[in-house]
Amino acid sequence: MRELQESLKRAIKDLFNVDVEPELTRPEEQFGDYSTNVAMQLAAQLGKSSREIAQTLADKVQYAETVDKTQVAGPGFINFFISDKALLDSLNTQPSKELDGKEILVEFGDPNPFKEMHIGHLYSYIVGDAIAGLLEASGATVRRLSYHGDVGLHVAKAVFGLRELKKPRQGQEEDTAIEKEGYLGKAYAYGAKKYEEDEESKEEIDKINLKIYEGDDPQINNLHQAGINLSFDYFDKILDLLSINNDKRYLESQTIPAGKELVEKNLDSVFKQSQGAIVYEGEKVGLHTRVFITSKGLPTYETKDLGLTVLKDKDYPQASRSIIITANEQSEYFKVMLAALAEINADLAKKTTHLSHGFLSLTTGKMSSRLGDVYPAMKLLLEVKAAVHEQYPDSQVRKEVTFGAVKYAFLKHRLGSDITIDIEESISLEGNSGPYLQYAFARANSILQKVDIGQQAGDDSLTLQTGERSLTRKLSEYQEVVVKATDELMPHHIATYLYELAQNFNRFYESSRIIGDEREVLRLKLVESYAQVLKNGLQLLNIPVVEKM
RNA sequence: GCCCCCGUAGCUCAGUGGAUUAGAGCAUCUGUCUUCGGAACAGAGGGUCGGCGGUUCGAGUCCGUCCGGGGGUACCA
Repeated sequence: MRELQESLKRAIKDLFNVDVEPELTRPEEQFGDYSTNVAMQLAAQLGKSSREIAQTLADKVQYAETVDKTQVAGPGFINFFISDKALLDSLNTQPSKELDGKEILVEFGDPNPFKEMHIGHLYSYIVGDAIAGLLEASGATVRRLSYHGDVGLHVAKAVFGLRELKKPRQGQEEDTAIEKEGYLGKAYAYGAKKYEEDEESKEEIDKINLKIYEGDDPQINNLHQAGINLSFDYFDKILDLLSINNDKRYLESQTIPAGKELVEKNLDSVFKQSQGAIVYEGEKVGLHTRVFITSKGLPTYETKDLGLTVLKDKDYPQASRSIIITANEQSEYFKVMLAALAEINADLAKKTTHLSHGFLSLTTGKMSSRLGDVYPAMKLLLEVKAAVHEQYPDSQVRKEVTFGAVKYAFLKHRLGSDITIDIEESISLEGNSGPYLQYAFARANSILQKVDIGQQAGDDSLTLQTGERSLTRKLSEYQEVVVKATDELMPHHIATYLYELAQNFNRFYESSRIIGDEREVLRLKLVESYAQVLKNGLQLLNIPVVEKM
């Protein structure tokens, strides 16, 4: 593809004395393997008809080695038909590691301790991990980070509850993380109830809130830490099920000193006093004003997040990029925070990218976080698990199918807008689903297991038949798709591609005998190549791959 | 009120300037059914791409406007 692009570029220079980067796209199969619209772009500039330009160019490039034929179509497209040999050769090219040597921070998940992890966090974790995987596939060293709110009224309520109810006993090894979390939930519910109903308790909780802030009461500190530990044990359990790594956790309370210092240092330059509070006037850059330090002198989330960027920078000074993934309700907020940061430390702000995902809802059941009525992450996982077990009681790989189904159901959607998941559909295990892809791999793998792929030389002069060529063509797109998904930080491109690839293979498989056929050598190579690409793609999304189902 | 995002088939979504017929999956209907794994494949029906106007050789895609939905909008995160 690079060669084609280069020879096209040279031809344009030679013929018309114009410097352009011709864009090559993948047209529909009937129109060839690559296509360019460069003639239409040049038409106005050169004062010639686009078809005429296209024809001149097509004639010139026709003699490039890898091109079988060219064709001018429609208003002036040039279509390139690549030779079978060149197409097959392109399957062996190594992926380009364009991020080799770079260190990139990716923050995602961010569930709050003392609260239930809900499906929104699950979505964030899965999407963030896939983005991290994309960057790793391009050679980057990725640090998976998360940030957790360990201060605030909700925490004080839970700590109060922990104190009033019985403390969790040490050494209860048989407790599962789920039960511990249930305990924490009870403590929170107890504290929240008391806060509403009992004036004395309310005062006490407010006091605890302040103590957590100041961190100078040993008993409160212990309870606070115990609660955090319980939560993180539970989060770890879920992450472990999902095979998601978490390199480092930051706590909101840790970010306060750095954040406050930054705001105070830049008071009167970046930040302004207003009505007793310290604010950043976002209007000057087309945004809105936000409070960084309240009139009571307490730092808001804005200040803490500012502090977090400082902490990350200190921990990972070599990082060339920092990506933060949250729900999109925080989009506007992040713009303001980053605008303020840009005035303080332009380099740091420039490195930081905020990405957001939409709300996740389920067609069955309701999830309204406004009412505090959240759908727990674990509940969803257990439901999918139960359904898989029911449908495939004898399967040896139910766990892989469960997590493959959940992850793929989330990842196939474009990042950004709200999505609705139908649990029934994602576990129905057919159609555009994770298990379909897992099955598609297992099937190919099964064929490969049956034969010994030796060093049999293929017949180079063989012309590819329709199904073979279609599959080969699709396989050759893989690297481009990875680059696109990485550039855009959009893992769904991989999901969409893998599904189309699997469909393409299944079509080929249905109509083409592989083992025992006179074209066995060639076809086995295609199957092998297909299995490899599918496996790479699934692994990149961190979707489990199984040899047998 | 102002700012941001979204509106594509009954449902869930791809497609974000290019190709006479806008693509998938689910659901509905019909085939393949002595199979290298049928968790599959082939086919049918189903769309004024929210409305209107504009830019362009070309608009689901860009611009304007209206309608509808979601989010944000100073001391929550």
